[in-house]
Amino acid sequence: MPRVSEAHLAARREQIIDAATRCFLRNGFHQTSMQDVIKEAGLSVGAFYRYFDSKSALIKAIAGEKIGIVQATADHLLRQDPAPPVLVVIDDLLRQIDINLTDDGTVRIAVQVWGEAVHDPEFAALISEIYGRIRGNAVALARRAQENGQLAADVDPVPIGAAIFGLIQGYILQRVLIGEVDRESYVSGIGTLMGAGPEDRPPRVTTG
Amino acid sequence: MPRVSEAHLAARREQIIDAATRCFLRNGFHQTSMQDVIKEAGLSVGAFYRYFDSKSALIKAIAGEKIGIVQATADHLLRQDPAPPVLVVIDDLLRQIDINLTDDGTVRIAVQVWGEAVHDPEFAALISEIYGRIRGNAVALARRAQENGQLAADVDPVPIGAAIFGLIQGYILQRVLIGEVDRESYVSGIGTLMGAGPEDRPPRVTTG
DNA sequence: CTTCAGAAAGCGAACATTCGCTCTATAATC
DNA sequence: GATTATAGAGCGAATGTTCGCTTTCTGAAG
Repeated sequence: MPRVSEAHLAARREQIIDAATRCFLRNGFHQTSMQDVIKEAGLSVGAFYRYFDSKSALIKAIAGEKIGIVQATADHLLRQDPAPPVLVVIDDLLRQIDINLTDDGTVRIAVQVWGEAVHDPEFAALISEIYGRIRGNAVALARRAQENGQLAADVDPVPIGAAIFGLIQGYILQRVLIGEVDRESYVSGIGTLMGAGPEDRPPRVTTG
Repeated sequence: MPRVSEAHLAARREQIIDAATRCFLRNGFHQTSMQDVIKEAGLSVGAFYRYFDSKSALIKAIAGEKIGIVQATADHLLRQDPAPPVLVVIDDLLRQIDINLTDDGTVRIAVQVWGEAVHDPEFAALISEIYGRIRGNAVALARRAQENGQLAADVDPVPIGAAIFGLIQGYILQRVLIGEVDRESYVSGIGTLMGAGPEDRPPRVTTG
């Protein structure tokens, strides 16, 4: 076939990524064979290798895409201006996580990438950079919460941001690994820890 | 050799598990070949298959062992009687995590198991059961904290336990994936979130 | 105390299978 | 007819596992 439109090329790439994502969610990165991916995409071997150099390149592309989605969502919510109360921002974040958990497999792919990052330096670098940035935004949120009197102002905001970020990651893991948690109660648990009475739960947010 | 002592058998098994753990930390479960493991253990192929039925059985044995260590440690600290303040218990837990991160690879293997659990039902069942139990103990801790007035008594302790457990998992992930966190500051961040002033940091604990 | 038959641990070449990937013929478009 | 994306048979390397042989030690017989 002769020249094909740019849009067509992008669509094909997306088609492969979608198919591979399904395969990876089903069997993991390394227990998925190229034949699995290619069959799921409804393509031929040769067609695949026109769009990706190797299996490794495919995995990295998917990891980058999914982690990038996570970052974009997190950044958007953490940098809202003016900053809502911390508990509300956390609630927003968990709501997005719930969506990404059920709709596409973004979050579940991310957990698999964490496992890869333990031993693969390239994944480790990707995660370290992007999650470091997200945590930085959580720190910025903490700082603003200090400025407007939500939190004690005389302490370093960095550890507060780390704790907030940790709570988010903990929610993801419990949803993915154990289940039996829901956003609303998790947020209420954080609220209790933060000393908020049960009556001042975060208000429902207009997003989504 | 004829009958070999029970101790010898157990030692050989442990020798294989130790070697495999090193390999898995270096290259992950599925990118480690049996030849890698066998060479690292200084054994022959045949000798290995005398102790484990398959590669899959080896991985599951290691996963079970490491997750079991995590459970034993967590249970011990979460069920201390009388229960120290929540922040102190968290501090104890993070201290153990730090030890397991640097000494052996228990925690790093656990993160890899999380990634497997996303798509492998057997891993998922293992994690779900054990982590569910740990979280249950965190809930019990929260309940006792309510009883002695540390936390609001008029709310469900389950979400509080989930949040505490989430903070722990978040610490693990940040240590393994991003770095740039240390136990002391993370705990201080939690303390700030919990409304504790900076002067009442948790006292050093006698354990360990 | 010596001998030796038997049992079990250890060994590693060989096996079938599966892997990621290449390569050339095909066919569709301009 | 020129161009080029697609197809898919097929390649070589690597994989997990098996299987028959060797080595090592036990324990009973003499």
